[in-house]
Amino acid sequence: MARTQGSHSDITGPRIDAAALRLFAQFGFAAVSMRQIAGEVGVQAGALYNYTPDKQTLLFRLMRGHMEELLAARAARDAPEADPLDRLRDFVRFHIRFHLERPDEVFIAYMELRNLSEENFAAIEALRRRYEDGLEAILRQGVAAGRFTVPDPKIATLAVIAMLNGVNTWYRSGGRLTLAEVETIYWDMVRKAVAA
Amino acid sequence: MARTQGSHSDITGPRIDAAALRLFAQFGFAAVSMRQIAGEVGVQAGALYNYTPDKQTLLFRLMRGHMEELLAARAARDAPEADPLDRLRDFVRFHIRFHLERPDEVFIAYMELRNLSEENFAAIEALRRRYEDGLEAILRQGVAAGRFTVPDPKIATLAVIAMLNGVNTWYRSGGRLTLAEVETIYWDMVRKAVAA
DNA sequence: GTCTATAAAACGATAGAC
DNA sequence: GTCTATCGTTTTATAGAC
Repeated sequence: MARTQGSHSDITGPRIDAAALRLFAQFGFAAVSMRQIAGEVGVQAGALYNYTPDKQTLLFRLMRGHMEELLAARAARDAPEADPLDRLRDFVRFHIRFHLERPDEVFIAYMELRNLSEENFAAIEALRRRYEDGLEAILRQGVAAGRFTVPDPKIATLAVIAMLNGVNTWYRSGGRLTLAEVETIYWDMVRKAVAA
Repeated sequence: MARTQGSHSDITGPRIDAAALRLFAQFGFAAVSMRQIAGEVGVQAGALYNYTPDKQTLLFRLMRGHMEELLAARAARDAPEADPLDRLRDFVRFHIRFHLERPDEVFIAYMELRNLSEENFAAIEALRRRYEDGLEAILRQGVAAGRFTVPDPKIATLAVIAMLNGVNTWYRSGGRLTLAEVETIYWDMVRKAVAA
């Protein structure tokens, strides 16, 4: 499997990201060596340092890429002028689907925060807070319109997201429930939990 | 800080557990060395092997101890003949309080599962499932009595526990909300989410 | 851009003295 | 039960050839 010498910048970079993502999710950041990543890509360990200054920055770039993709996808869907109930339903469906499609990214983004440097941690947390603020705005809009009853919108935001994140821990494609059924069940619980 | 030679079996054991718990929670199992744990206890690394055959078994014993304590505490409180609404409220309050009192244990029990051997993993998962079954039984009792409307009790169980677990990620003693307020807010959401 | 080779340090676990 | 000492490996990261 040893690769011959030569330049492969355009394809090696994405392959490193993909290998690191999978291995970090499976074994954990600290338990994965640069040699393991290189082996999966088919290069020697030293070659990885043409693409990242160090191991931790590689992790950070993966997490930041995931969070930015999440924010962009959400922004492209949300309709701030729509009915709060419709917005909330769309959020629930979007969140479940987006996260189920990216189990490795989600796992890493929640489990490996402690392996980031202080400033990289702050950057990821800021992106996460921006995403949470999107849901909180929906809840506040619903409360202001008398459609929702939520004693504390900030806590309700965190509660809803935690509940939806839980889907990733048990859902398996081809299992007892279809994705559409899962979306319906969770939407039903969220809708009732915040109902006026 | 070097300790003199001598026998300290009765106190060293618990101190190893406490140090390992704290360090695993803070840095992750794979990122913590046996030397680090020993240093925190005040012994040499080799002495740890009087208390555990290897590092992974140390992790397993911590996780198993936590899960068994959880099950025992829950069993001591639950009243299977009580009203399902009362049982559910007690579950919510118990779960939040028990987990907030043990942030390190909870963090490890959820984050370090992949560092267990196959059989140790199965043992922990069995204990966790027993705990989940307790909540599921309450939901089924409420559904049977016409007090709850839950399309899928198994999923609702996982959703409620995921939501409650989320408290550990943000709650800080002395913060904006008291523990009692948190319990009330979450109970309100859970109650509504499963309401008939 | 990738290779080989290596530096410098840390790892889990064990042996044997006390 | 704890110590010192160490074995055999593995680690991240770098240097220099190609």
